[in-house]
Amino acid sequence: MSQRRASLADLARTLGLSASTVSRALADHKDVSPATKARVRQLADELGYQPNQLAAALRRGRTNTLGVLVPHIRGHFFPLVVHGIATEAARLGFNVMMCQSNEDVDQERRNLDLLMNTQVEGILVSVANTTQDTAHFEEVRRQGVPLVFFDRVLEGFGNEQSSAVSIDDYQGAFEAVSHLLAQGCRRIAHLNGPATLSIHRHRHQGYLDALQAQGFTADPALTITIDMTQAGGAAAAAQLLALPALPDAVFASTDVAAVGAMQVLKKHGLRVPQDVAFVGFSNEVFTTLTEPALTSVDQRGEQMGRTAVQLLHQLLQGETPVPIVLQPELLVRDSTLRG
Amino acid sequence: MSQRRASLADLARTLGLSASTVSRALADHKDVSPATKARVRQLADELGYQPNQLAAALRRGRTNTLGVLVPHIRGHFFPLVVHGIATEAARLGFNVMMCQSNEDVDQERRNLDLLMNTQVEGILVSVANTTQDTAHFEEVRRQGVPLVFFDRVLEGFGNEQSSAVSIDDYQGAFEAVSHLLAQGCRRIAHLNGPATLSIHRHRHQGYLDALQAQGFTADPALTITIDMTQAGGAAAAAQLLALPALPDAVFASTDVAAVGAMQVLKKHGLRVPQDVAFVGFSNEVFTTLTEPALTSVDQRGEQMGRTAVQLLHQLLQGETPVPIVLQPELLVRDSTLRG
DNA sequence: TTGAAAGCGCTAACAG
DNA sequence: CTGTTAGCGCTTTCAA
Repeated sequence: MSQRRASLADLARTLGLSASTVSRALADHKDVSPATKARVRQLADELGYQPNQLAAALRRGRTNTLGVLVPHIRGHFFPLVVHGIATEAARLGFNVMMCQSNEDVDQERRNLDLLMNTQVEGILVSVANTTQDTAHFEEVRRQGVPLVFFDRVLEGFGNEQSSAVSIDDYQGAFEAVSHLLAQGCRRIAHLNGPATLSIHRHRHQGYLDALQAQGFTADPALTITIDMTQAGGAAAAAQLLALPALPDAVFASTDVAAVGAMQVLKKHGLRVPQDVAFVGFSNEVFTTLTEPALTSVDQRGEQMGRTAVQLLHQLLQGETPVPIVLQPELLVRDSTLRG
Repeated sequence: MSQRRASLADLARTLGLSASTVSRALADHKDVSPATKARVRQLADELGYQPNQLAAALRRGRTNTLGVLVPHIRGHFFPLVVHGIATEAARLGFNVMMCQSNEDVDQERRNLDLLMNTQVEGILVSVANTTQDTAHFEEVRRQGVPLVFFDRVLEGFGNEQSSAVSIDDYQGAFEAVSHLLAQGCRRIAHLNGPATLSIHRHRHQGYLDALQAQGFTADPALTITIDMTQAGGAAAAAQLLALPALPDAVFASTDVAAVGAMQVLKKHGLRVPQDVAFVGFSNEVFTTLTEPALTSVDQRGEQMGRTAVQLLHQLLQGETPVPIVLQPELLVRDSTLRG
């Protein structure tokens, strides 16, 4: 049992070659004779030789590794994005080092430091929702490490060493509400999230503008700001039930809030979608499992991940790509189909 | 704008010190005068000095990094496990490098190579469900890299350089079915997954034994083997409806199959849980969103992740920890509560 | 086509 | 308390 891993020098010694030749042989350098290459490769196979990437990276000044920093990987969306990132990174020959900030600025800062220490060649990040102070991102810029934001973008951070990919929340909301109008709904409520997150501001604006585009004006009583949870949705539903006139549709800024509200209204004898139609946002897995299945807006997580890596790749080649805004996709299901 | 990152040597030069002293100062070594430490730290702060961990690791022979290889990070379970791993690794001062095999043996092999090249100190892996040939795991053993399996364990791979943590599927199923019996159910169906996966064999055995423990014998017509999908569950439900006598409970080996079946039986006018009770497996997020909320077996993903890291940590300290089998937890919800 | 030599940035004896 | 020295394992000129 070999205790220590075989090194390049070991191979060289047993073959009676120099380290440089062995190195070149393994790299398939053209100035090495086929015979030598064959000998080297065979021994390498036999010994299960693994090149020490640490040493190679140190010498070469390039690690071939990208850093990823996400708020978390629970739920539906971020796993999809990470999957997209991993796929595209592998395709381009990059390794990926992943960390989570757990929505915490301190962990975000520490993890950015960690990634830079590890000499990643670039960083892909989705900002924690508690982040106010952005000094740690300035530091990344100062160190000259290319940076791509995805989904949660740091506004006003553009420079020639960074880029961003996000989704058009406004457009997603606009289409969702337009669809409800097309289905004949006229009193459309909006379950809105806290305005501290820009996604919620954008989605609400999409709601307002879609109504206006068709000549309707939003009833302020129908916009309810809640925690984007099942309980929040349920509470909003209770509030709607207390109104003099019930809404005939609900657009919720997340799927889970939509379901929370839908359950309460159903329990009160309202039929979905005949009496009240429902649209959520995010296209969570469970949207096909609810009764009826929930119409929702898909955020194209996987494509976002792939795009983010492509942008970073461009930055690494000295280009300065423009930020990309992906178009979401409305997935119509039974909760809005009034046939 | 500093093009190049500051190095230890740079600090040493501008301070008129030797590299070693600067190194020691930054490591808070006790043999450095407080005054010197202060000077060094201040300059390091000013320059935003980031130690090159590559060089440090190469020199030290330790990377402080653990490798993680999961089949995927979609869905509910693996993200939870990864979260547990990340949390515990951070607590113990390890970095984490994560890869996905996408349930593919080739990617699994390549990723194991990658992790070993990167000189991770140990590897945490959940085996791809297509893996038959296990030569690549033998190679990890041969290179002397400590290995911990989680959830999907490679059977018969035990050695003093590896360990494993899994969940007691048998016990989870046993408790689920015992609970149904306690609720008065007598004709309990089992929606079983393909026997190629050991988890399904174990869950089925738990089902059989729970019945037997109470003096009942399983009706073979009530065990239906399906794809563990919503459609599979729906198909199974159709099959159950064709039986001369309907079941009064369904135990499904996954939540999604349970919901698929539940939807169909509800549509046929059966009441849940009065006419037929339902139990799933995995405690997916949506189990609280179905109507009624679905009783399920929680797999303790986060705890599994934390445990896996602890086992690896023990291996790294030269101990040989015994494999751990976590006990799942039955979460009783409305789909089985017959009041 | 191959080898010798230098060095990536850091740490850890060993001396002073 | 601080400096000198010697590498970690690899790649890459430059020279043969």
